[in-house]
Amino acid sequence: MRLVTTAEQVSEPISSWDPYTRGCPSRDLLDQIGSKWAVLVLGELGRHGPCRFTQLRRQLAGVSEKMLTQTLRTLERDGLLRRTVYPEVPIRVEYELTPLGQTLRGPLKALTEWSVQHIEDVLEAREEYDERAGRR
Amino acid sequence: MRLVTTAEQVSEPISSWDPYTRGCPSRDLLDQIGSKWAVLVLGELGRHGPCRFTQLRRQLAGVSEKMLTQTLRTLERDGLLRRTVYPEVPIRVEYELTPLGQTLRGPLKALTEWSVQHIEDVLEAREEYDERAGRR
DNA sequence: CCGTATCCCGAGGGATACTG
DNA sequence: CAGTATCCCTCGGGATACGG
Repeated sequence: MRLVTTAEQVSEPISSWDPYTRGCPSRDLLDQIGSKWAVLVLGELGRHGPCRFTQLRRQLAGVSEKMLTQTLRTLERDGLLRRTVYPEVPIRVEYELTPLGQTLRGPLKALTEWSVQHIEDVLEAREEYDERAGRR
Repeated sequence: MRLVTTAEQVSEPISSWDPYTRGCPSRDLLDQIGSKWAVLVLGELGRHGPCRFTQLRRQLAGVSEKMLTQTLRTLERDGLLRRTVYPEVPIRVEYELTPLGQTLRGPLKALTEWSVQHIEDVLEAREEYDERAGRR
């Protein structure tokens, strides 16, 4: 909890964490958790439970190793998932949601389902738009 | 509704709109509606109602004209918002959510609120992570 | 198996200037 | 007011190769 230090120390948290403010950390966070690979990684860990690297790589068809690693690191750093190394031979690494990460499941699930449920409406809208633009 | 045309026409919709599939349109859509400026534009139109260009530009502190225009065009093309021109002098243009866009309010509101409510946890997690990385 | 390290290209996106 | 048009540069992100 970030506090404002005043004489009396009866300060309030600076809760102007408004993403509509320029440079606010919550804006960047919003961007990060809404990014393509982060959404899919968190979604997969949410439904499936703990996953290994290669497993995730397969599930998120099309992701490069670089982007997967990068995404996992960022999410780990943000405290949304935990990385556990089992020093076996060959080595085994598992990723799983932290309690904080769990709280994101709902919102992300809603967003993902929306995109599946309404993709056809959107594709239709695009065709209409392009057609109208073509006539002009 | 997109249907598969078979002899009997008792076909099912192709609902393999799975964002976990490589190249699936729903994946790109998910990426688009989760992007920073799109979330904020839709959020603002959701709370505030119809807005003018300059109004949005002020609310989304820090957005460039280029990105705002680009975001608005994409969202319009996708059928999420409607653009109305009032040929007054000076000209007036208003943006507002379509019914389809309205259905996104809930999911996006949840996501935005999450990032505000948990930004402090995340900042804390980052400090911890960086500190630990520093010692190694 | 689970990554890291490079190289490299093209898109993302900011700043600025101009137009109906 | 509400954009469009350019310039320009950063960096996202893919491909590839190598290391623990």
